[in-house]
Amino acid sequence: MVLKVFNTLGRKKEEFIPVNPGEVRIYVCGPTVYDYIHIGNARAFVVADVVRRYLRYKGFKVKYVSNITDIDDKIINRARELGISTQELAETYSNAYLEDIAKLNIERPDVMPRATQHIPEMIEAIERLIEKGYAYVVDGDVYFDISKFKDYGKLSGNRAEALEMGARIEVNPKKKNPADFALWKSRKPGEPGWHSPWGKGRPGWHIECSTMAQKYLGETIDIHMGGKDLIFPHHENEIAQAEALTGKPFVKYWLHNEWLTVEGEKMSKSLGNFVTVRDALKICSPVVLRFFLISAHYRSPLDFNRAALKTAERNLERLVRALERLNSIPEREDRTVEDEKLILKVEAEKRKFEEAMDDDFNTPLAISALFSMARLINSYADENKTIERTAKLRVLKVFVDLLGVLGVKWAADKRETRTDELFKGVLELLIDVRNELRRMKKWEIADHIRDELRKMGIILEDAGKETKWTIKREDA
RNA sequence: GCCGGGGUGGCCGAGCGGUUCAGGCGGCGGGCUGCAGACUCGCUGAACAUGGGUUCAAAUCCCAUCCCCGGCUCCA
Repeated sequence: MVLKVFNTLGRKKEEFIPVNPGEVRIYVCGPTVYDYIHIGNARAFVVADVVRRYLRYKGFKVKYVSNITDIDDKIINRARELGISTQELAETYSNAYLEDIAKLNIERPDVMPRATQHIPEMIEAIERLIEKGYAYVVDGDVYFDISKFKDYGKLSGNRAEALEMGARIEVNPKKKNPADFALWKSRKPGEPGWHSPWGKGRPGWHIECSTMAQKYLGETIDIHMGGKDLIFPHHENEIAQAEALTGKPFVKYWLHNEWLTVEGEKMSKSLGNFVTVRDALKICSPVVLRFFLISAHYRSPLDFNRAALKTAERNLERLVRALERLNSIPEREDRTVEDEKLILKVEAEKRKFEEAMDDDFNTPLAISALFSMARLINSYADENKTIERTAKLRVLKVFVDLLGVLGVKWAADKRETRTDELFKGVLELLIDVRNELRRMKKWEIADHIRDELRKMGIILEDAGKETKWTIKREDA
């Protein structure tokens, strides 16, 4: 089965064929570290993480690079507000970013280049662009001349002529064309700056990504990802810079995710509805947030709200329960027809999962295959008291591997339970007493105990003579 | 003005020319349970924004209309 991806460049699904067979090089635009990342950022990073995991699952060797933008206007302004250095600010929020993605089980990029550590490379790239006639210097600033790059607009569909008409572009008299963009910005008083052939200054935002992407991944990379808002101007400009420099295609496949809305509205500063990952994790667990973020296709809009989180939680719970149930079925030596049937059906669902993912990473459809698997497992468990050992391991492995593609860790994400021995001892004693009452058919008292414990967040579930207990989290 | 994405059952959300119209949530009923939960089976809901058209066949293609949302400016 071939993998198809929707390429923004061309706006259609294409078969995915990496530049080098068996190997995929991915670049993802990382955060500008001037604040905590929000759930929209998280969506982009989770989507990219799923792409990375699935490609690896398919057997590709994946190299994944994602930058950290640690110098730009927003950082400078924020640092000034807080009265700290830009380095200090960037350091603080870089660490916060790393903590946040770790919680969401987003794997660390293989390389996480920082802009400020690649100034020489960027200066060199800018010099070459000037030499080649694609850029010009004005009063210590360097601009890219889009009129020299004839493919300008091929990604976004914007035409240079149309952009000139765009009334909202601030007219900068230094620019030859209003849509020309800065490669190097001269230092203003009070701003940090680096020495360059054009005087002290700092790099423009776009040159950072294309330079670092090419440094670590080569002249033509396989996949470049980001939110759709980056299509223009950021990615358009990256293409211009990179291709002007090398004369070769910069990126083979551009993948862009849709927006996340909050209660039906776009997150924005003016509405004051920015939800950081940290805010979100106050009302749901990380794995639920992650699962929610992939519950719609990455190119569809998705709305963040309590009901949606609640649904995500229940759905995930269903899958994990099935997995745990399978894991707890006692094993036996001989294999039965039922075991064979289970394996065959599970394998069929596995194929459905793969087909869904092969079709431009259709996670909601893939997840539906997981639900079918859960149903198969539950039905099996309803009708069989034991399972043959290797059959169990095989089904378990399929299930765990597929959840792993989605980045849902099973073992590590088990419900938090108190490990406090005293607490456990007392609770288990209480459960024993309650079961004794049940044996004596003292239902009122037994139910009262269950109800009261529930109010405290302790859930009792009777399954025959056994009683399982779990602690329900306060959230949701 | 220039580019672009959408409108699918109570809700979420796949499908994008053709078997019973995914899957989940919710609701109803049965099974299992002392009850509850979990699980399971069945049902649910005349779903495809509207009006035309193309086709043997359209939620899926075309045209028009209405309505949402976004990019063109820092933004995932």
